[in-house]
Parts: sequence; structure tokens; C-alpha cells
Amino acid sequence: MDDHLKRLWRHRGATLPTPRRGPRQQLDLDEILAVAISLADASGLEAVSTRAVAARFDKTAMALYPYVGTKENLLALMQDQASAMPALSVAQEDLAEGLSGWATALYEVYLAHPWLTERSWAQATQGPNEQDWMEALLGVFERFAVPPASRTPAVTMLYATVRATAQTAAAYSRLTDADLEAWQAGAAAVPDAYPLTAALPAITPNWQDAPRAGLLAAVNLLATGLQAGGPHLSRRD
Amino acid sequence: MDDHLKRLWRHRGATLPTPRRGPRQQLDLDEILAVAISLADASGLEAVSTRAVAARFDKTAMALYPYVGTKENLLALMQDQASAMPALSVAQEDLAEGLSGWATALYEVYLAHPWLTERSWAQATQGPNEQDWMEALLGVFERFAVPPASRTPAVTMLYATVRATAQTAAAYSRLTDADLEAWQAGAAAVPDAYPLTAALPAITPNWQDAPRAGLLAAVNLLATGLQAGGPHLSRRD
DNA sequence: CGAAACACTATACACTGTCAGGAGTTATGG
DNA sequence: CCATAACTCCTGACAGTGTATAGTGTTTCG
Repeated sequence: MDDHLKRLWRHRGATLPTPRRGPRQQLDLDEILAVAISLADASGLEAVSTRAVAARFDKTAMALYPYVGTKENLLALMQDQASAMPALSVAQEDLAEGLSGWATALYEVYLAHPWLTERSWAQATQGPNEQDWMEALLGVFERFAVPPASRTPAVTMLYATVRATAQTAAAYSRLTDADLEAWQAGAAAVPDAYPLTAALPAITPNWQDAPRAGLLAAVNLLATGLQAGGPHLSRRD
Repeated sequence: MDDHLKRLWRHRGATLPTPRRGPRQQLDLDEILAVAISLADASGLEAVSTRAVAARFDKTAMALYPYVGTKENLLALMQDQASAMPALSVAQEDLAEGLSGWATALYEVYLAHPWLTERSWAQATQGPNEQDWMEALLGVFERFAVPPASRTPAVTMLYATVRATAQTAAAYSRLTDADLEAWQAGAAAVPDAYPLTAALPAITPNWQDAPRAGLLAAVNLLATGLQAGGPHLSRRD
């Protein structure tokens, strides 16, 4: 089994070989990841450099290698660690409630760690915490008897929508006044060539809540589609 | 008007000031972008460095600055240039056909330029070609009288789903045999803890077509949801 | 007790984006 | 007509990045 996989699943049975031969380890993988994650939360993924993380422990960059391997491995470990699933709300009366409960919980995680949206979720190597989310979603499908053929596309849509919503929310919260002016200048540049776009609701003063409302609306849309019997009925009038 | 915006809209009326004072320009913005895009297509976004692009013209990195500005501007220009919209298929009998025509066309663009999925589409500054796609999608909504309240969430879902599908397709096509072995080793590591995940269709030999089929199924799902009357009806049994 | 395995440091290498200055070229204003 | 402002492009530099390599010292195994 790969070293990286062992590290990913270290809290679910996989054991890093403990009786080691060299000097004592002065660092701890979980602490390293906590520091790296707090760095990313505060200043973005590009602030997470091997030297910056190691400096928090008064160590050099190379000291991290026995713990996390390469930088890409570090990022994958951060991704899974930050994806820890909370206890989901128990109220699941119907499919729409079950899906929106799952979606908003995942949305909260992405809001707390906006850099997660920059990481691909189509990774071949996924960790235990990300698997938990997938299993929970499939549990909702199972509970409300979603037809199997619709499950894979629904999974894709839900993950993609949650991530896209969190991404726009994060982008909004990073907007400065100067950015807003620049945006309006750009919008004013070609006003009449795109009538339909212009008719869309623009950035309103309450865009704090707009992403979450949009997410719920999208999930409800999908829930009705799933209840209508799946894609093979879509051609019916 | 910002220099960057002028460059973005240079083919839609915005004019870069032509009677300039210094020596003749030896490069051309469109050629620079073509080279940068071909670089990204072949070797990924991280292969696009200012020095690498400039070297194709036997120039130094700094020679690009009068044409594209900063690296971030270069990426934004590439993004829009690569997003040029082809003529969409004219057959749009019903909403599902209209949406899947739009979605597969955008999907093809993303397949041709996989690095587009790494770029945020929630950018405040969007270019003309990306606007074209948005306008076309809203045109489909308008044509089939999609209720206005459902349009914004539907836009999010469609874009997000197309991008996610293209991302997984790109990840699949990059998979080597060694990656596949590693993936199976990881899947075998914890077999029984995730029964529902295990029951999902695994990576089949025909994963070339799986993403596209998944995209169509997802779009049909959404179309039925939209035709069912929107999210306010989702609570009905 | 020797030797193998390990943690960590120091140094170095090949990159990255872009700032600062300078040389040379072109159009403009007086 | 000519000084000057504006422009293009180059050189060199700087502060970063991830990580390969070599070396030092420590711990445990045979």
C-alpha cells in the first residue's frame, strides 16, 4: 500500500509503521495539516508553501517530507482533512429535504474552506472524509428510491452545483469596491448587445444570501426532476 | 476604460489606440494567445509561462507586457479566446433538446481546452465569447418559457455540470495504467465500509463515452425539473 | 557493537512573475 | 526641423517556488 494512501486513511485503520528506527519525530501530521489548512483559510491556497508551513514549526521545508511526501500529497491530505463531515440534520421528510440538507452542509464546509473549490473532486485518489459525503448522498438516494440510472448524473450535478455556488460566494466576499466599479464599467461597455443577460437580476445589495438561496432553488429543481421519474421521461410532453 | 477590457473586447468594437508613438509592434495579440492556448492544450496550464510563450517568438518574457499586461490578464484573454462559440445546432424541438444542444457544444469546447475547467467562471470580468454562451442559454430559456425564478439556478447547474463532466473526462483521459492500479489498490483498501459507493458502476472499459452520456442524462433531469413548474412545486407529493 | 534506518539541516538547482533601467525607434508639438 | 514624449524590447535582478542531494546526528535491530 502506498505511503500516501496510508496517510490518507490513518484514522480509519491504516497504520503508519510506529516502531521506527531513527530519532523521534518532532512533528505531527495532523498538526501540520491544521497549520496548512489555517494558512489556506486565511490567505488562500497560494499562501501554502512548504517553507511557510515548516516555518510555523521553526523547521525547514525539507522537514515536511517524511510526514506528507510531495506538495501535491500535502494538498490532497489537506483537502480530505478539511472535508470532515459533520452530523447531518435528521429531518428528512422527503427527497428535496434530504438533498438540500446534504447540499447545504457541504456548502458550509466549502464556505469555511474556500480553497477546496480549487481542488478537483474527480481525483482518482479520494480520502475517507470525502467518501463519507458520497456515501451520505447515496444514502439519501437509497432512502427515497431514486432510480439507479439517475443516480450518477444526480451526483455529478449536486457536487458541481454546490462547488460552483460556494465558488461564487467566495468570489463575492472577496470583491472590493474597486472590483465592483471595474465590473460596472465592463457591464456598461456593451449594454445593448446582450438583452437577455441585462435582464437577469444583477448583483444586489443582499448578495450575502443570494448564493445560498440559489443553491436551494437548484436542489429543489433537481429533486422535482428526480421525482418525475428520471431522464427517460423527459421527451414526454 | 481599462486596458485589459479593451483587449478583451477588441473584436467587438473596442479599439486599442492604433496611431502609437514608439517602434512598430513586432508581435500580435491574437498570435500570442494562439500560441499560449496551444501550449496549454498540449501540456496544461502550468506549461504556460511568460518565458515559454515569448520564446516561441524568439522574444523575452518582458516583451509580452505591452500586449497582454500581467500573467493573470493573459490567462483571462486565453480563456475568452478559447471560449469562442460555434454555430449551435438548429434543431430545438423542445426544452430538453435545446439545453442538451447547448450543453454538448460547451462540453466540446471544454474537451478541446481542458484547462478551461481550472479557471473560475464566476469572474467579475467576463469577455465577449463567454457572454455569447450565456446569452445563448438564456435564449433557450426564453424560447421555451422557463419561469424566471428558475433561470438563475438553472444557469448555475448547467455551467457547473458541463464543467464537472469535462473535468472528469479530462482526468480519465490523463489516467495511465499505473494510476489505474493505484486507484484499484485504494478501492480495495476499505471494501466494505462504503456499500453504496461500491454498488455504483465502476470505471468501465468504455469510459470514453461515459462522461458524455452522464452529461446528457443530467441535462434531461434538469429539463424535466424545469418543465414540472419550478422549485415552488417541489414540496407537493 | 556495528550497521541499517530514520529525522532534519544546508545547500543548490531550475523555475516562476515582474520590477528597474537602459537602448533604440517613432510620432508629436513648438 | 528638432527636442521630447511615448513606445518596444532587452538585460539583469529579486524574491519566491518545489525538491534533489549530501551530510550530520540519533535511534533501534541483528
